[in-house]
Amino acid sequence: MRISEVAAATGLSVDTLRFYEKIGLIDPPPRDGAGRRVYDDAVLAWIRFIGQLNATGMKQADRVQYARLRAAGDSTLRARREMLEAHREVMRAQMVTLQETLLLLDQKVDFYRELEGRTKNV
Amino acid sequence: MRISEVAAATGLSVDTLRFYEKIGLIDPPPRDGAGRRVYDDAVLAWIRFIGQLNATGMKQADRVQYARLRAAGDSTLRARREMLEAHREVMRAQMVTLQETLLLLDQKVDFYRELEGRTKNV
DNA sequence: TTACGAGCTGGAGTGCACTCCAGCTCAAGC
DNA sequence: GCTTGAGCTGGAGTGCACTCCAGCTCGTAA
Repeated sequence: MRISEVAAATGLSVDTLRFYEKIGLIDPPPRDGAGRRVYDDAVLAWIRFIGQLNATGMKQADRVQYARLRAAGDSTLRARREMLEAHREVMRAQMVTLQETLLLLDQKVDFYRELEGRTKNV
Repeated sequence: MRISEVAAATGLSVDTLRFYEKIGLIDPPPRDGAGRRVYDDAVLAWIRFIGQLNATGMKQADRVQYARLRAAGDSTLRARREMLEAHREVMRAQMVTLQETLLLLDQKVDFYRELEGRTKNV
């Protein structure tokens, strides 16, 4: 796949893909005769995964760290697992905050509806 | 309360409190004889609330918008309710992403444990 | 064969959300 | 009465995560 195809398939921009490569989040792909990047399909799954880490609040630096471990091979399995476990705990905490805030917003929305009803009748 | 006390009570820095005032997220409090800000206790609940909006991913600009509506009084009840309802939907989507990613991380962690066990036995 | 578009590089620019700084005033304790 | 420290202002600086740009090279279609 060419870079524009990867961009289309992932929703990232071409610039972002090159940027991710520069910071070490994506492995530098091989090039064709004209020096253009040629991506393997497997990159799509990887981009999707780092997208999920991103969407759940993992920082760039940590994603880069994870990518580096991944690139380093089997000796980093334990370290990778520990990173994922740590992130899992962060996510659980986020979930709690979300749930609390959802509840609070439900209350506030109800309260606003009340007041709206009342002011309409004045 | 003085600004340092509000900072201590909320976990925000003094600079951040003044910054929030500058951008309209916190109402400018009255000043004492020496020109120092004097806060009402009620600000603590408000700061806590905007902190929750922040923690659940609401953008600064939207929080400022909400603060402006709030300052404008009862005629904005409907608009405020609608903002909270919109944010509630964003949060529900976040929750789904979190849950999906949690599941995925559980699988990955298990998988890594498997591999670790295996490589240990080689 | 020439025009076009995709891709390349290094580096500058952007937007967000703070964070820090210089240089000032003031109040209170010693 | 002098020092210390908290607070004040306007403005500059920071870190993150992109995003854009100039100026170049290629490969393909007309």
